[in-house]
Amino acid sequence: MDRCATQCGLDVSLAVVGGKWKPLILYHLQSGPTRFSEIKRRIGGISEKVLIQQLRELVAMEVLVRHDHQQVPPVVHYTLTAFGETLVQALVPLCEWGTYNRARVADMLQRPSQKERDRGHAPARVAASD
Amino acid sequence: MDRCATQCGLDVSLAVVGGKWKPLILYHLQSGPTRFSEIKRRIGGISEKVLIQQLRELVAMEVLVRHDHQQVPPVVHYTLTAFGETLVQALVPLCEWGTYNRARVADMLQRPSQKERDRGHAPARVAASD
DNA sequence: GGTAGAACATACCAAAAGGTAAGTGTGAGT
DNA sequence: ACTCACACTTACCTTTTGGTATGTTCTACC
Repeated sequence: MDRCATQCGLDVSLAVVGGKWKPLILYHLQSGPTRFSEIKRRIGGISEKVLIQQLRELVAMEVLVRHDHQQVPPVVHYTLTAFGETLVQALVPLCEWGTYNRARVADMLQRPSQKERDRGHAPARVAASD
Repeated sequence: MDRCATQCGLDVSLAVVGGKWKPLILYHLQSGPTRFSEIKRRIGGISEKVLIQQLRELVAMEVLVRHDHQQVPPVVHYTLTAFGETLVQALVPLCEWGTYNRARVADMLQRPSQKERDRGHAPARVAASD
């Protein structure tokens, strides 16, 4: 955050949405108020601890609101705030960029040896992904 | 990356630009080819090790190109690729969002106790829908 | 000759982030 | 009575990330 004074503002956005699952959470909350267990089910693969953690951070940032119906089998809804929706809007182009370039990026992540090559010399032989 | 199958694409973008200093690096490279030491000077506060690391990752992602003039006091330039520029374009709205909301987010990060408080009683106030 | 500066590499370390596993309290279903 | 589901909490561990410190190879400068 304060590491770069008055620069590009991306540090601010990443401070809000930079968690591992936060983009996904925002994505799934676009459809309206959603229960905790429903979010968990939709995302899949996230542990309860981490989900709660990220939700709380988003709530603390006023990106989401937590609505606790005071019921005895607990019922809690999470909803995007107006502020949160401005964030979601700002995320749309990046989201589209990611969707459009998913294959390309995934492909690049598959060959970590490539980045070792452009050093002026060639190592023995790179895994040729046969 | 592959943790969420075919979703919002933000995971892809964050995989590319998610490092601590990467947004700053991209920001400073918009002005054209820049030397390693110049990037370091402009960013300030980043260690050489981490800067090199992030630069190499961006190069591996083909967001940047590394141009090594084979000179004996080393001279190396880093430049945005066309691909990298599409990424920068996609980042613009998020960047503006961050700039616009810098004060607000910074303010919220200052009170971590707030998020510990809304457990069992009414939250102080919700997003004021500006 | 000693120093500085260029663009790194390397070893080691600390902090943060994420994950696993277990437990909590209650009420509804079997 | 037992189990399950809900929305969490807590303790503990691993992985990832970033940071520090130092070394390297060469040239220019004093």
